[in-house]
Amino acid sequence: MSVTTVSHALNDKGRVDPATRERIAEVVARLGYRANRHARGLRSGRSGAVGLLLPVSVDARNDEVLSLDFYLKLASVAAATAFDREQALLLLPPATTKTGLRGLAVDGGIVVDPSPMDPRVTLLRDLDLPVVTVERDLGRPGHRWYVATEAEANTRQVLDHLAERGARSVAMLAPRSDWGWVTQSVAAYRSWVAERGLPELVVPVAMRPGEQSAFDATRRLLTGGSPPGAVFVLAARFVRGALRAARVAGCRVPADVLLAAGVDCADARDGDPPMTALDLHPELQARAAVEMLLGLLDGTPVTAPAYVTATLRVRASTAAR
Amino acid sequence: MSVTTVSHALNDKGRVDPATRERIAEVVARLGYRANRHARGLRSGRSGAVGLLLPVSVDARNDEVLSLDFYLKLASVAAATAFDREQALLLLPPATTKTGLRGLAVDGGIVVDPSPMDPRVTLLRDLDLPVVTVERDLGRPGHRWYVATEAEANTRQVLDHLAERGARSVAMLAPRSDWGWVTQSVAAYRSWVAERGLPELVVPVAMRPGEQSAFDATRRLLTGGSPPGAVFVLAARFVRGALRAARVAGCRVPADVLLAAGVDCADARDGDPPMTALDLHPELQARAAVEMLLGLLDGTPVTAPAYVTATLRVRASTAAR
DNA sequence: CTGAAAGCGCTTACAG
DNA sequence: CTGAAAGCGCTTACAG
Repeated sequence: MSVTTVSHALNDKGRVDPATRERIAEVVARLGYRANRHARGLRSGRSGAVGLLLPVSVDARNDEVLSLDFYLKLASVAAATAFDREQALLLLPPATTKTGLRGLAVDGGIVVDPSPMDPRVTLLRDLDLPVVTVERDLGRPGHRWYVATEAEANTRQVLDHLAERGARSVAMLAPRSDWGWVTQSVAAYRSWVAERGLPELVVPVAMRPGEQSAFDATRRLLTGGSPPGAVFVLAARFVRGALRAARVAGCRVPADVLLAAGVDCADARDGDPPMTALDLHPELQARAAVEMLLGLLDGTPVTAPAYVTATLRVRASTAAR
Repeated sequence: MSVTTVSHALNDKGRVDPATRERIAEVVARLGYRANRHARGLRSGRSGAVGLLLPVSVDARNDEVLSLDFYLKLASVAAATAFDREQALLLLPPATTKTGLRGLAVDGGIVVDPSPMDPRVTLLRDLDLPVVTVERDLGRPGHRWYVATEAEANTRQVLDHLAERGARSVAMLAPRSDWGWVTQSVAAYRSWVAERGLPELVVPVAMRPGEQSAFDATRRLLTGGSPPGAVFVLAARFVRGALRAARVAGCRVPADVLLAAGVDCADARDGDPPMTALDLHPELQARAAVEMLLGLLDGTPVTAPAYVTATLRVRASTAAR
């Protein structure tokens, strides 16, 4: 048996007699053999590694719209998925440079929560590396390699739920952010209220400092002339501030006002009261993104874009009155 | 000029004429040349990659004693530090297997928050890979390659601060966990109260569900016969529950009870009121750990263990009365 | 201080 | 279906 045959058997290339293939598999399993990653990479030009670029800066206070839970889960599951496919997942710092990235020899990259024309996407593209984004890059309408949550359907699901639980009017706390997910959720809210002839109450909230901004915004809403029956806080960062504002304003949740969040997180789960929220399923997004990227690299047909349906976690903050 | 000379110049090996070296550096910079990672790895046996093993499981609810902030920051800075040294940082899933890890060809690993005789350490050791832990593995007293926070000094700093702000007695909410950091903090608390003849009030709290357990424990403390003047909550997970319990028990913070946390986190920063907490400096721990590991790999002398001094962030929850 | 040559462990045309 | 041989791009003894 030649090395060629073994190589072919291991990589599903060429034609190998099924009996030979089986014998090889048996020996490989017994020895725990793994092809040397560098020899393979050197010859094939493929590294067997993909890069992950989170939108999290190194600063203590960062801008994230989604929650830390979300990113940590996303990263963990992305690593596990890659690992299962014998690929390495490299964590790439925000300050990744072209030369540096070239030195790291990744086969492709996953960019999480791109801004329009995100420079991280450009960086990978310049190196001719395939890119999958988690959420859409609105500055690149032609780029269809992304996995996203169904922002419009999600928003409608929350709003319908709030309406069903008796809210007449619903205000939305929207982060000042140009991420696609935010833009689309706000648009969905606008059409939903328009369809019902309800007042449009979008409050743009600064991400930094998110807690205080959300507190101020919510308090203003609840102590104003005609307080809304429900507040939909889009960013995970706003959950705590909104709950605190209701408390301070003397509004009981859910008796006086319903509260729901656009991203599930520990703040929502363990809130006082626990807050209804959309579970965006970072684990499914991570898996879909890694699989899309590996498909792109293998040349296997993949459906893109891929959408992950969120699940509404109904909690005490929107309990039936 | 031969390839040998260039290789020597690039890797600081052998003797190269300074003028030649400079000429090489100039050309390398101009061309943005980077040695092919696989060719180098194949020949040298070094991968130029280190693995990071966080204590975060893939489950939605995980056991972490420290905060998500802490781990995400740690991971980000570890990646950035590795990147600056032209090394890749691989995120390794909790379910990493020996064969799988061998296939990934890392040069060493960083294990965060090991349990005594942590299996992740064993895994790397079995592959003859150097290991650095963040916090100590109490089951391996001989292993000195770790970076840790000064648990005893930190605990005393918090307790002294609470005493200085007028607390007569201090209770400690300690997670039921076998991590070294927890064990040492509890021991430091014990000797601190013993030295002062104060009552020892260690309340073991389950990590899961952390918020509720901490709430229950704090409430019991505050509504019991002789409520303590201060509560020191060691785990980040307990911050929210403790604040809520004080609220529910009708205890004003800091007027009726002082509150401080052992790990700084968003819950403490944005709490109601903001809670005094120890900033464990994940960024410094990450940098120290990566540098220790790379030093180990290079054979350069490194001081080990390395200690990172925490900073007490004094906030409203312990304001002078 | 410099250079010619071997070889790391694979994959891949290519010939049989 | 199988095998002998080349070669991926470096680093490293070794000779000069």
